Amino acid sequence: MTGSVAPGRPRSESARVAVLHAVDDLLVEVGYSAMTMKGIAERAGVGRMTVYRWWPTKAHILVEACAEDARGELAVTAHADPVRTLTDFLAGLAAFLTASPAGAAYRALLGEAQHDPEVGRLVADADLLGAPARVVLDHVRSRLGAVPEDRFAVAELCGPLALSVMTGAPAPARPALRAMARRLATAWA
Amino acid sequence: MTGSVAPGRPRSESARVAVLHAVDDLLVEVGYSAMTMKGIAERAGVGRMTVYRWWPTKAHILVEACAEDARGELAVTAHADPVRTLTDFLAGLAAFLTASPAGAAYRALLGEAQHDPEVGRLVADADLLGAPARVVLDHVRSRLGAVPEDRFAVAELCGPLALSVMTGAPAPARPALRAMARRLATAWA
Amino acid sequence: MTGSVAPGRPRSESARVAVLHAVDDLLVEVGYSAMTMKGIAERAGVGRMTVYRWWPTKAHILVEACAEDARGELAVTAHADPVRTLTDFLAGLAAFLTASPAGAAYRALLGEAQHDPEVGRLVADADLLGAPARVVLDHVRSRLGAVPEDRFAVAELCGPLALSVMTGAPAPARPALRAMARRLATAWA
Amino acid sequence: MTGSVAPGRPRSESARVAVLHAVDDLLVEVGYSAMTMKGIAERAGVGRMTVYRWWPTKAHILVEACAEDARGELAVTAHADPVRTLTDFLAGLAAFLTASPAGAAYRALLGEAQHDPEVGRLVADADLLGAPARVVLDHVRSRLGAVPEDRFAVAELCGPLALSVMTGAPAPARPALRAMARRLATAWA
DNA sequence: GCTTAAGCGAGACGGTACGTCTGGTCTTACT
DNA sequence: AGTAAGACCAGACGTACCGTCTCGCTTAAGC
Repeated sequence: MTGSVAPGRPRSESARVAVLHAVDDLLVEVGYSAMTMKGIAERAGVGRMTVYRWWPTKAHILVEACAEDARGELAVTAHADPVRTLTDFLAGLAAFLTASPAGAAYRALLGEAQHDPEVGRLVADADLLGAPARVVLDHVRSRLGAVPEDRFAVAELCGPLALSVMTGAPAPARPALRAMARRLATAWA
Repeated sequence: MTGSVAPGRPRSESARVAVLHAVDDLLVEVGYSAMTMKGIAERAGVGRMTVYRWWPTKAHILVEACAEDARGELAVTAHADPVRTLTDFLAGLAAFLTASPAGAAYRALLGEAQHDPEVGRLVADADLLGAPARVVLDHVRSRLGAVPEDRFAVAELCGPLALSVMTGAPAPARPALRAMARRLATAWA
Repeated sequence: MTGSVAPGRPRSESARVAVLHAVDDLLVEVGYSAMTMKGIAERAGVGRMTVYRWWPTKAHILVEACAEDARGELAVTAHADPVRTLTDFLAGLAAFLTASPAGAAYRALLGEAQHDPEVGRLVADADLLGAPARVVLDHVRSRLGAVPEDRFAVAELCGPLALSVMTGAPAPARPALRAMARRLATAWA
Repeated sequence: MTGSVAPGRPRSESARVAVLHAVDDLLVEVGYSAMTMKGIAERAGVGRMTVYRWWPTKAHILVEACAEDARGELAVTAHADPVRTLTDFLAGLAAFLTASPAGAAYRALLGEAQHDPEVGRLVADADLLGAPARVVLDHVRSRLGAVPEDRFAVAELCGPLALSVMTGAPAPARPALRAMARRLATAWA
């Protein structure tokens, strides 16, 4: 019988969600580098200690705030034709990276990961792109014979779009994405 | 022929190179986020105003400091076999991204570009990966019939490795890179 | 007769004395300004609310903790010779102000009284020096003809030593105290 | 030849006096304990680092701010009659301690000295009461034969009023001060 | 023996000052 | 006019304590 209950006042759920929403809002309003722990606390109407008590850096808050959204936006319905499945995923990924608040958070996090190894581990553990990508890969693997192992397949599936967007290119149009998916299917046939 | 010479004391070349060296050193020693304008000036033995006079942010210094090295490290000698050419390029790229100081600078800049649109433009203009990649693409295009247009081809060539390294994965070994090159050659055949 | 008894759990005597002891200890260990309500509660093994419920500030706790000791340490046995009585009192006062924990508490309170008028009232009401001094004055008044009224006599008796100690001087030796007592007796003869 | 000049921008005199005035104002407006380094900087229209660069604590600022005023207010013109000289000094001291901003600063500092030994040393070194008192003592010593050595004489001269005021009593009226001066003259005759 | 009500410990809460740091700007004298 | 030095104002950093609150538990008096 575990039964033991933490003593003292329990954590405030309302403070938690206020912080997560504040981070969401501030990221799009002022950008990642202008988003400060102080600003988050004030925007959320929360004490600064309350923020520091539960999250060590703004990156940690951002991961928690966007993880759920990210997984939802990258989910895809499978089709018999692997090219269509891949195209759908690429279209979702392009929209995510270029137009979604959660995608902006992801890019900010991936950027911060290049500056701070601890954020790097955080992002690697969250595996925000890899998890949805693996769902797609599991499906196309039954139709294509030479899909490489996950770590390469995820990179080949998501890397071109990710690098493209991160270097400032606009999201490719659907026909270009379909051509990209076809090349992948050819390579993995 | 302007002939006119700026009046007053000319810009100090020694201060310029001292700053560029200081940035190189500090990036590997303390990392991008711990590298401050103040620290750069002190390390270079230079006044802070001198740094601000010539570069608006540390990102600008970093671009100037690493651009040349970056291009050099990604040059590749062409072979008759496109797979070998691609493999060599991928190996160079993997080494650049994971082991080279210039590569660390590139990752830091690409990261900062996600936080600051002006740095984004700077990185896009410098086109550090794209330029060497296009040299390779121009060569393999004579042996492969379906290499897509540059903006997609560069992304498909560099994106998988870039995303992989940026999410914390180690550099793939040579056989895996050769397999990756073969898949590209298949897709672009 | 009210006879009515408060319902509910009665105040915990053990918590009360634990707090008073904690304050005594902390004053000598860390000093007045480093002594916090939080620290007092933790040292006493008591909840912070329990402290705030019964005392509004640390000054109030300190008064309660030291008042009794203070009065005891300043009591003096009367002699036929008023100079000897005054000398004994001054010696006790000097020891109290420089060497006694209760004296340290008194000085801290008198100091705090200069910052916070409410503490000033508290200290004035407790009258920690005045009460023992008046006992001495009542005695010497029967041997000396011109002891001024209490409020001046207490100040002239205690003030020199108090100011001296509060400005950092060490306690005078017994002969100097005897000389001081003689001068008082002369002035008040 | 000393001739050497400190390099860099010289200290701003305007910032210095702004801080000193801010401290003067804040002490009377909000009191010592509510006077914060942050508040001083804001009131002075000065950066917080500028305050910390030149003064480690608010006590240090206060000493610098009130030292000059204090000496001026406690100066006294000597008379042939030592009782009159002493009475004048006591009247000045009473006004200083109860009505002057500089006197309020002195009381606050003496209070803080009881909490913080470093402030104690600061106040002891400044010797704000002792210096003016010694001027008076030097004068009356030529008319009175038994003025004790300085450290006791200063305490006997200033201590009664100081303790009286610090324990909350109002300033005595002139006749009471004259009586006090007469007692001192008798004791020191 | 059950109810009632207040005290108790723990610890999270919003708030704010602390002292430090960096950012960018400025003001010197020197080169 | 460019430079090294360093002071300037501004404001975020992460920590500490403030005084309050919200829990579940304890302790007695009174029904």
